[in-house]
Amino acid sequence: MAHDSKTELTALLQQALASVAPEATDTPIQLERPRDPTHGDFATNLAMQLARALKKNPREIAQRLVAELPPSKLVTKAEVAGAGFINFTLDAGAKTDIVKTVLTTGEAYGRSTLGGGKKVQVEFVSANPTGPLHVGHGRGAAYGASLSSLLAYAGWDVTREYYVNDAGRQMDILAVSTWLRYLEMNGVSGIAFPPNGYQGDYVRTMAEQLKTARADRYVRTADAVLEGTPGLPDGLRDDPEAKTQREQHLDALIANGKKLLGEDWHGVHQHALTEQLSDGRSDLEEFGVHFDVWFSEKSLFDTGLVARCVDKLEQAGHLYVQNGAKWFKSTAFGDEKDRVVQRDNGIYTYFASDIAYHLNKFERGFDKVINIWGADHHGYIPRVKGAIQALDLDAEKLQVALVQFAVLYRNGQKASMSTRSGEFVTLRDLRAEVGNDACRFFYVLRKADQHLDFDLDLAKSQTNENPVYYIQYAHARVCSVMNQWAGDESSLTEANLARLDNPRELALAAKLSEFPEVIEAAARDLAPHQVAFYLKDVAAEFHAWYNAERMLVDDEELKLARVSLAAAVRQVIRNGMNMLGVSCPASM
RNA sequence: GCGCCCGUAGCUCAACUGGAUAGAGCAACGGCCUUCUAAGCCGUAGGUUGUGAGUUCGAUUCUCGCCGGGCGCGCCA
Repeated sequence: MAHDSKTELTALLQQALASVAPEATDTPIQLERPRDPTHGDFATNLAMQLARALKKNPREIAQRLVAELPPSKLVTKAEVAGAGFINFTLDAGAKTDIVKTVLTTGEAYGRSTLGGGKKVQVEFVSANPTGPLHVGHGRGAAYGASLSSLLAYAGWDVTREYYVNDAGRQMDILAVSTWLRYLEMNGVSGIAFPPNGYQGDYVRTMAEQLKTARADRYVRTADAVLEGTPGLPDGLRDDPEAKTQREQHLDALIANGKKLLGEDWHGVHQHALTEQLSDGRSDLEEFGVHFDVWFSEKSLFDTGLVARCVDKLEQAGHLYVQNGAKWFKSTAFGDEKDRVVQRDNGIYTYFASDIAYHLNKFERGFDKVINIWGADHHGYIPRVKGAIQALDLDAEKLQVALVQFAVLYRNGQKASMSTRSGEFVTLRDLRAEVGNDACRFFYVLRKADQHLDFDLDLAKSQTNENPVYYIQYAHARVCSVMNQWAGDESSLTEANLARLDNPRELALAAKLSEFPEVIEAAARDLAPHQVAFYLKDVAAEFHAWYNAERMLVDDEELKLARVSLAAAVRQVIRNGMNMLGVSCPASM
C-alpha cells in the first residue's frame, strides 16, 4: 500500500539510523517526494541533518545508511545523490496497490486520525445581521466551510459556529433605519433619512413587511421622533464635529424610538434581526455553508456571563477604573494599550461580550478554538488572548486565522463594499453570476491571508478558464469512460494492477497515494487551498494520461486495470471536491 | 509615528515549514480531433524570488536594515 510505503520507509530508515548513529536516533526522519522524477519516489535529507552531529561528510553518512538499510521488497533502489540525499525508488507493485486501496475505502480514502477525535470549534462569517452578506463574507464562508470539512476529514470533531451580533448598536441602527422607512411609507414626512443609517433597499422591504403585518401600529409624529435630536449637519461637511453630530443624531433617534415605541421597539428590532439572519442563513445554505450552532451575543448578557466575566477579571486584579470606565490591563499580556470593558455610562463594550464568548467557548470543552476573522481585526488578537490568559485559561488553544479581504473589481474599478452605503455587491449576486462551484473554488484557491482580487467581469465572461472546470472535466471524463465500459464496478478491485506499468500510470498512482498526506498537511496548516492545488495536479496527471493512452482497449486484463485506475481518480476527485464544497457533475 | 501582514514569470497564484535545475494557470507563439468529452493534450518562450547584508553544507523560506503596498492603532463593532 503506497500510503503506508512512507511509514514503512520511515521504519526502515530508523533501523538504519540506529546502527549508523545510535546516539542520534531521535533525529526526525523527513521524507519528501522529489519534484524531479529522476530523483526517485522518495528522498530523505537524513544524512545532511546528521552531518553536524557526527562531524562527517553527509555523503559518507548517506552511504552507510544505505548499506545498513534492512532489505525490503518495497525498495527497488536506494542511492546517494547530490549533497547527501538518499533517493528511493519503490517497487511498481507497491505504487499501484493504492488503486485498490482507494476503491475499497471509497469516501473514507484520505481520512486520517490526526485530530484524534478531539473537539475543535471553527467560528466563521459571524457578520452583523444588518444587511445582505457581501463578497468579503463569502470568502470567509468558503474558507471556514472548507477548513471545517478538512479538519473533520483529518479526524477532528468539528463544531461550525456563527456568532450573531444581536446585542449591539449596529442592530439598533438597523432597527431605527427600518422604522424610519416604515414612517415614510405611512406618510410621516419631515424626517430626513440619516446618512449613517442603513440605506439598502432591503430596509424598505422590511418596512413594507412591518406595514403589512402591523398597519400603522408603529406610527408616531415627526415632531415626536425628532424631539431633542441635534439635527443633521450639512451633508457636504466631513469634519469631525459634523461626524460626531451625525452619530449623536442617530443615537437620539434610536433613544426616541425606544421611548416612543416602548415594548414595540423590541418588535421592530426583532423583525429586522430575524429577517436578516434568515436571509443570511439561506444565502449560506445555498452556498453549501452550514453551521451547527448560531450563537447569540445577547444570550451572553441574558445569562449574566458578561457580568460574571468582568467580575472574575476584577477579582483577579486585572481591571481598574479610570474616567468612570472599567479598563482591562491588556498591556500586562503584551497588548499595545489597555482596553475598556465597561463604559462610563455602564454599557459593556463589544470587547466585554467577546471575552465572555471566549470564556463560554472554553467552558464548552473544546480542545481547540479557531476564529476566522477579517484581516482588519488582527490588532484585536492580543487583547483577546490576553483576556483568556487573565481568566487563567490556555490561550494556546485559541488560533486565529486571518482572511484578507476579497476586493471585487467591476469594469476594472474597485467596487465598494460598505454595507452602510448600500453600494456593495452581495454574495447572492456573485453566486448568481459566477455560480456556486466556481465561487467556492475561486475563493479557496489562494492562501487565506493573501489578498484576493476578484475580477467579476473575468469570472463572468471567461468561466471556462476557471480551474474548477479543469477538475470537474477530469471527473466527467472518467464518468463517461465508465459508462461506455459498462462493466461491474465491484470487479475493479480484482484488476491485475501489475498491468499498470507505463510512467504516466505509475505517476498517477503515486499522486493518488499523496492524498492522505495532503489532507494532513493542509489540516495542520489550516490551508484548504493545498487541497485545491492538489486536485489540480491530479486532474493534470489524469488528462495527460487520458490523451496518451486509451482505457477501453481490447486486452480485457489491461482494460480492467486502467478502468480501475480511472475509477480511483474519480474517487479522489470526489473526496477532495466534496471537502471544498464543489460539485462533481457526471457530464459537462 | 508605532505594530501586524504581504512583495515570486507580463497577469493571477504555488512551492511538501531550510533542500537538489523556483513550478502551474491565464496571456503569447507552434503543433494534436474518422478511436473513450479539444472545458483536453504536447512543445516554445518567459525569473538576479522588491533590495542590501547576515546566519550555514544549502535561503523564496530564518534574522536585521532599506524600498513599495495593505491593514490596524475608539469609552465603534
